[in-house]
This record gives sequence, C-alpha cells and structure tokens, in this order.
Amino acid sequence: MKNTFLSEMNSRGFLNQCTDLEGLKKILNQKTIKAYIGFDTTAPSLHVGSLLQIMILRLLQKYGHQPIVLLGGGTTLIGDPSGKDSTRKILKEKEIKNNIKSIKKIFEKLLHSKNKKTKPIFVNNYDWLGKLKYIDFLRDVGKHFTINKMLTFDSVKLRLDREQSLSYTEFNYMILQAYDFYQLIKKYDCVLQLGGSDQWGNIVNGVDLIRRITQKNAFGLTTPLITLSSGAKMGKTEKGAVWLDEKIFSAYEYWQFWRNTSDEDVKKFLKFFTEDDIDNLTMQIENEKDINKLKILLANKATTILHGSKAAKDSAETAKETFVRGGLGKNIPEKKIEKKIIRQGINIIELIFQNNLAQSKSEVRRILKNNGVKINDVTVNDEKKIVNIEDVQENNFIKLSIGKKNHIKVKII
RNA sequence: GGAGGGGUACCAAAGCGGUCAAAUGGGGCGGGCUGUAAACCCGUUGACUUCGGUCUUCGAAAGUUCGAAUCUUUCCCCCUCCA
Repeated sequence: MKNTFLSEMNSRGFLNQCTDLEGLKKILNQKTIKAYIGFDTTAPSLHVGSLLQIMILRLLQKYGHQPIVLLGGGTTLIGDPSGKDSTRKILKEKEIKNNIKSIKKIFEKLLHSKNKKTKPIFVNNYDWLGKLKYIDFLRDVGKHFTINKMLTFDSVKLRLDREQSLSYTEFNYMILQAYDFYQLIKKYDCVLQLGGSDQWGNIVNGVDLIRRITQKNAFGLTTPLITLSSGAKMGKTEKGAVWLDEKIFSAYEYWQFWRNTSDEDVKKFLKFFTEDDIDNLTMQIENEKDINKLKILLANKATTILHGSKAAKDSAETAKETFVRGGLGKNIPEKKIEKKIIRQGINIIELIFQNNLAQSKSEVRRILKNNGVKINDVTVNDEKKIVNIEDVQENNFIKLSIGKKNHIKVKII
C-alpha cells in the first residue's frame, strides 16, 4: 500500500479521532490541502508539549500539503482570565507580540520553507479577532451556537462538574476558535484543523460553524494526548519545562531530556518524535534488546531534528564522556567565574546560589546536607567549604555537580 | 437580593487559643539500589543565619489576648440552594 499522510499518521500512532475519516481520505487522494494547528502564545518559546503537533506539520509537508501555523495572539488575550489585572492586559499585548516573534523563529527551524507549495503560512488570529464588533459577531456567528450544545462539551462539562467556575470569557473561547477555522477556510481554503485530543470540542465546533455558514465540508483530526507512563504531563523536568529554544534550553539538555525517557515511553516516542521510515523503525525497535540504545537513538534523532546533527553528535559525545567515563564533555553547561574571586576563595553556598543553580541558599544547604554536592567528583557537605585555586583542575575549570545528573563546568576567566 | 458552606504552603487536605513554619498524601529535591529507566527504600521540602537563633507566612485589614491559622469586626473572593 502506498504511504500517505493519513497512513503514516496512523502507523506512527498520531491518529486519535477524526470528524470524517473517509471523507478526508477522499480529499487527500485527490489533491494537496492546507491544514492548520493553533498554538498558544503565552510564553516566549514552545516546549516539548507542542512538539507532537509540530511533527505533524512536518509530516504534512512531507506529503506535499501546506501547513498553516496559527499563533493565537487574539485568543491568548482571553485564554486565561484567572489573572485578571486590567492594567496587565495592555502590557500583555506587547508581550504576546514578542512571544510570537520568538516562537516564529522556532518554527522556522523546524519547518521547511524552500518549497513554495508546502512552505508554512503564519497567521495571527488577532488580525481578525481584534477587529470583531461584538454585536455583529453575536448576530452572524453567535446565532449558530446553542448553549445547550456548548454545555455538553467536555471542556465545559468537566469544569462545571468539578464545581470550578468558568468565566463567560473562557466560555467564549471555543466560539472564537471555531471562528478562526472559518476565517482560515475563507481566506486560505484551509479544510483541516489538527490538534490534541483536548481540542476535539473546539475543532468540532469549527467544522460545524463552517458547515452552517458556508455549507462546505471541513475536517478535524486530533492526536492522542501524550501522557508519560508516570501519568505526569510531558515536558517537565526537574528544572521545569523543556523548551525548544536553544537559548533557554541547550541542545545538550535537550538531548538529556530524551535520554532520560522512561522505558515504557521509548518505543512510543521513537515513533512520535523521529522520522525514519516507519517500517524500518518498527523493525529496529523490535530487534533491539538493549533499551538504553533505543533511548540514545531517540535522543540523537530528536536532537537532530531540532538542533541539527552536529549538536546531536556533540551532545551524545558529551553525555558519554560525562556519564560513562565520568569526565566532563565539552557541551556541559558552563558557568564563568573571575580568577580574582577564586584567588580570594568563594563559599560553596555562594558559588552555587550566585550561578542560579539553586532557588535559595536554604536549598543549597539542604542539598549539601544530603550529600548532593560534589566538587571534582568529591562529595562536599561542609557548608563552610571555600572553593579556591586549589580546586581548579589543570584545564582551568572546576567540575561542580549538583545531584547525579547535573554537572557544571565552572570556568575560570 | 435571601439562606448556608468555604478560602491553610506547589497541589489536595487536617488543624480551630500556646507544644504550629503548621499533621497526612501527592508532587519536588537529595541519597541508596540500578541501566542517566521504572518500582522500591531513606532523608528533605518558607527565607536568612556567625547554627545560638532571627524574620515573614494559613484570603485582606483592624481588634481581643501575655500569646491567634485558630476568637471578634469589617471587607474581598469562591461554592451550593432559594429568588
């Protein structure tokens, strides 16, 4: 059977629900289409939580379809009304603009733009949502929605069932998202919206709205929500979110994130986050007995996609050096310290705290007490330890370890 | 608008005059075991500290008291029922 966008979606485990799978298949067999996914713009970067969606955009490109990246500049403004500070809103618009700028850069890295036909189209829904007139909107769009139906959607139902309040603003979110889809089919003939399974309700609303207003057939497709075997949300590490922006989250850290995937998740992740031919990959997974090799494979491939093959190689080498040989690889995060300060000597607590390696000095003390700090691989548990010239290694650095996996090269300048 | 219930640390939830920086569980962090996994076990989990303590925190403010998360008053917010 010939591989198609949908067949590969299926074999990679991306398919969750579709509004009309047969209908979509038909269209995809006839022509290439445009499809969109919306992204949140609350932060200046995306994290791995969005990566699955991005992989799908890449897959669209692979099969000649054109992805539309919708940056929710408009919806983000109302998305989370819990922080309702009226003065903050103005600031926020600016912030969102900046966020959009830096998020775009990440997409430019991850999506191909050479081919005119598959090059991503970026849109900001603020462009149309910002112009909406309330009364007109209610008349033209609002009339297509019934409260009765809206109340049946999970996003609403769950909140109400749990007796958590749902503001009118939030309640409108799904209407706005439906309207987004309508705008995109009108402007770009975008007939497919993709999203995580939590978006199902919103997507269905869009499809319905389009049918009501234009009598056209649009499609919605959702991906499974990735949960870790531990049940936790994907994308968090001990240090917080796993960002896709190299400036906040280095390639080495990114590699480490994948390397630390738990056993149960590796196979799934390999299918999700690497792009080798799916049949080969499946075979490779089945034949490989050493699960750690699969983790390294995953780390290498995933890092290559985001940061390039050189960064992946370097990270792998650094990891090997650090964890297998117990040395210090070259991509180990580095902190600089002036020679002058080392000559005088600096207290271990200060050294760690000042370099933002802990939240507070109390935290440093705690870790020290629990034997979690090492200097040049020797455990230090004396709060009064002064780090000085004597700790400097021949290559002009000090190896500082906090916990088992957190190694830092303190470079003397 | 009326009646009732409630707001406690990252989350859930106990405490209801001193022994409360606040039980317990989850999460986080550190250690052990191991495979940079999971499970499990141990420790730890407000800040600052010259390790003696000091300072700030139980929705907000004011008060009662030698002493308040705990009692009183006012205010804000949330939930349920009625209108």
